[in-house]
Amino acid sequence: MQEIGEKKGRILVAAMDIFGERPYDQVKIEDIAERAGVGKGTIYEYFVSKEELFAAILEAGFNEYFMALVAAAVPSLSATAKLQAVFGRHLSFISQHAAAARIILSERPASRSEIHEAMVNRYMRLGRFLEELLQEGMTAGEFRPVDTAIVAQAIIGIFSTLLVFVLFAEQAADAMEKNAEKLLDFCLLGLAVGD
Amino acid sequence: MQEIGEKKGRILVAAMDIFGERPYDQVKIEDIAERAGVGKGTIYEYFVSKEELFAAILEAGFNEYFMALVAAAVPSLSATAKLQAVFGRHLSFISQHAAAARIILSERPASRSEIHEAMVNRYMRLGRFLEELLQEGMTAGEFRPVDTAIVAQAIIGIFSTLLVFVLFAEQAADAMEKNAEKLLDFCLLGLAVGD
Amino acid sequence: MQEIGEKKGRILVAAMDIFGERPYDQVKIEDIAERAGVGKGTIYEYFVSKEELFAAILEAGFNEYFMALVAAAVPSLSATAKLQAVFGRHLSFISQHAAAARIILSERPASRSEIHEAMVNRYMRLGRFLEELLQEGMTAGEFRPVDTAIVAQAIIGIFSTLLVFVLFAEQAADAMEKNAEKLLDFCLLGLAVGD
Amino acid sequence: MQEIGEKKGRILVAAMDIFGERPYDQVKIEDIAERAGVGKGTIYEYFVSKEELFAAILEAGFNEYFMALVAAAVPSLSATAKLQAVFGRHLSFISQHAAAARIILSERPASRSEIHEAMVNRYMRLGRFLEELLQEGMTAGEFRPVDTAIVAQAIIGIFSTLLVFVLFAEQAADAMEKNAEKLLDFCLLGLAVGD
DNA sequence: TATGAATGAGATTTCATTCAT
DNA sequence: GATGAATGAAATCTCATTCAT
Repeated sequence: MQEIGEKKGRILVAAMDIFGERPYDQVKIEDIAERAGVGKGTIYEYFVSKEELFAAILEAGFNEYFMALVAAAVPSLSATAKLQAVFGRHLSFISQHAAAARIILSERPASRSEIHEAMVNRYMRLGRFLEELLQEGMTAGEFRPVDTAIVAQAIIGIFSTLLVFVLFAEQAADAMEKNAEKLLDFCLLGLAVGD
Repeated sequence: MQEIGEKKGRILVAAMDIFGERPYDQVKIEDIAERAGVGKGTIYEYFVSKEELFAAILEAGFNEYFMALVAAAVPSLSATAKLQAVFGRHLSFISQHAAAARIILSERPASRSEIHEAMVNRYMRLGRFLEELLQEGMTAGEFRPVDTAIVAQAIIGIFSTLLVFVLFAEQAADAMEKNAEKLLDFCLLGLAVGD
Repeated sequence: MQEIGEKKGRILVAAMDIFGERPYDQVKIEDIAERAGVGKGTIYEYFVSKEELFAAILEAGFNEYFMALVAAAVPSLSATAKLQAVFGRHLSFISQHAAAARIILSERPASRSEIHEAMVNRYMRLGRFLEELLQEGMTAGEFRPVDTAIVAQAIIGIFSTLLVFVLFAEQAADAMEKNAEKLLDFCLLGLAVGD
Repeated sequence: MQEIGEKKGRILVAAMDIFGERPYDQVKIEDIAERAGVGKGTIYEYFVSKEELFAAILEAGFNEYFMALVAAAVPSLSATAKLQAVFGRHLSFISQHAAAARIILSERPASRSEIHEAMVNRYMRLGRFLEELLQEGMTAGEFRPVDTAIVAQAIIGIFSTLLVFVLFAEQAADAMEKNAEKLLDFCLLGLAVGD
C-alpha cells in the first residue's frame, strides 16, 4: 500500500526534476524511469502516458506551490503583512524549486484541452486567492480601491518576474531577497491609499 | 534576390503561426512548409534545422515586437506618456499576434545554449529599454526614485499578465483596453512621486 | 487436486473463448486470466508460455471435436448412416462452438515446429477416421471405389465450408441443417455406386 | 512515376512472401523492408499501417488468384471443361504461390471490421463465380440440378483441401495433379446427371 | 499455490533531414 | 534554387514473463 504511493511519488519527483531541466520533447520516459530508479514499464503502471505524467506533475507541483502560499497568509496577519509573507514564500519556493517552478508557472500550452483547462483553472485559483487578499486589504482600509482581478494578475505577472531573476540572472540568495522586497514595495505603493 | 527574401519571409510567417498554435514537438517541418506554400526541402535552404528556424522566428518576432514598442515611445512625449504609449502598443501587438506573442514572450527554454542566451539577451534589451524610460521619468521628476532594473522587470511581468488575459480569458477588445489602462494606473501609482 | 484440474480447465475454456474471438497477437494473457477468474501468474503455473497454452487448447479442442465425431459413428450403423451422423455431429459442434471451431479447424501456422507437427497429426487423425469410414462403405458396397485419402480430404474441406457458413453467413440453425443435408447429398452422390 | 508503382510493388511482393512464411505477429515491418530493399519508413509512405499493408496483400493476392481462375474459364468451353480448367488453374496457382495462397485462402480474422468485410466480400466473389459456372452447366444439362450456393462452397472447401496437400504433405507436382484430377472427378460425380 | 506489481525487450510508427532530380 | 521521396534513428508504449509475498 505504502509502497505504491512511495513508488508513484518517486516517479513524480523524478519527472518534476527532469521536465524542469529540459523541454518536454527532450525528456525520454526512460530518463525519468532511470532517475526514479524504476523500470520503464513501471511508469505506465501509474500514468497512462507521458502526457498524463506531465499533467500530473503540473497539478502536483502547483498544489504544493499554492498550498505554500496559502499557508504563508496566516489569518491573524494584516493584509499587508499577508502580502509580504506571500511574496516571501513565493520567492523561497521558486528559489528552492527553480526547475520545477518554471514548468509550474509557465507550462507548455498542451495539445490536450484537458491540460489546457487544468492550467487555466490553476491560474484562476491563484488569482482568486490574491483577489481575496486584496479585497481584505481594501475592506480594512489598508489598500486603496482597485480592480482586484486586474491587480491580482499584475501580482502574478510580477511573481513570474522573480522567476526570471532566479532562472536567468542566477542571482545570489540575498540579492534575490532585496529584489523581492523592492517588488513588494512597488506593489504596495501601487496599492497605497492615496493621501 | 527579392524572391528569396520573399520566400524566406513566407516561411518565417508560417512558422510563427504554427509554432504559436502548438508546442514545438507537435510542429512538423512539413506543416510549416505546407502553410508557407513551399516544399519541405526548401525550408532547409534557408534554415539549417528546425531548431534554428525556431530561433529565427523568436528573434524576428521579438524584433518586430520590440521595434513597435520603441516606435511608440516618441521622443517628444513625457516619460509618463511614453509609458502609456508603450502599454498601448504592447496591448495592440499581443492582440493582433496572440499566438506569436506567446512564444515570443514565454518561449521554451532550449537545449541549445545559444537559444537560451539569445532569449536572455532579448529580455535584457527589453529591460534596458524600460529602464531608460524609467530613468528619464525619474530625472524629469515624473517618477519617484526606484530601482529601475527591478521595476522594469515588474513591468515586463505585468505585460505577460496582459498576454494571459488575451490568451485565456479571450476578452473583448474594449475590455482589454480597460484592463490595460488599469494596469498602467497601477504601475504609475507604484511610480508616483510621493506627496 | 481436483481444484487444480478445475482451475486448469477454467483457464483452457477461457483461452478457447478468447483465442476464438480474435487473433493470437491480440490476445493478452491478462485477458484470459481475467475471463478465467484467476491471476495472471496462475496461468504460468499450468502452462509454460502463451504459445504452449495456445497449443494446449488446440489439442484439447480438437480432441473434444474428434471424439464427438467418433462417438457419432455408432458401429452398428451402415457407412452411409455413419457419414450422415458425422456430418450432423460436425454441424452441431461448430454451431455450438463457432469461435473455438475456427481456431481448431484453421489454426495459425505456428513458429514452433512442434505446433505445426501437432496440427498435421491432427489433420491426419481426422483423415484416417474418415478414410476408415469410406473404406468400410466401399467394402460394404455402399460406396463406389475411390481414393479414400483424397475423398477424406475433400470431406474435410467440405466441413470447413460449413464453418464458413456459420461464421460469416450467420445463418439460422434450420437453414444450416438444410445446407448440411445438401452437402451430404453432394458427397453421397460423389460416392454413389454408378449404375 | 513508374518507380513509385515499382517500389510499392516490391513492398507488396516482399510482404506477401513474408506474411506467407510466418504468422502476422511474427512479421516485423523491418523484415519486409529488408526483403523489399527499402527503408523501414518507406513502407509507411505507401501503407498507413502494418494492418493496412496486410489487408492490401490479401486484396492484391486474391485478385491475382481470382483473375487467374476467371481467365481459365474460357467462354468457348463447356461447363465441365471450365470446371476442369479452373481446378487446374487453382492447383497451379497454389503450387506456385504456396505461401501466399495460405494467407489468401485462410487469412486471419482481423480486428478491423473492414478487413473482415473485405474477406467476406472476396469469398462471395469467388462463390458467385463458381455458382455461375454451375448454373451454366445445369442449364446446358451437363450437371444435375443442385443448390448452386451450396455446391459452390463445397468446391471452395475442396480447393482448400488441395492447399493442405501442398502445404503439409509437400507432395510432388505430378502426384498433386493426380489428386486434383481425383477431386475433380469426385465433384463431377456429385454433379453428374443421374441416370 | 496464487498473485499481480515490476520489468525491459522489442515493435510500430514518426519525422527531421538528405539528396537526386 | 526547389522539391519531396526515401530514410533510419529514436521514442512511446505493450505485454509476456518473473518472482517476492
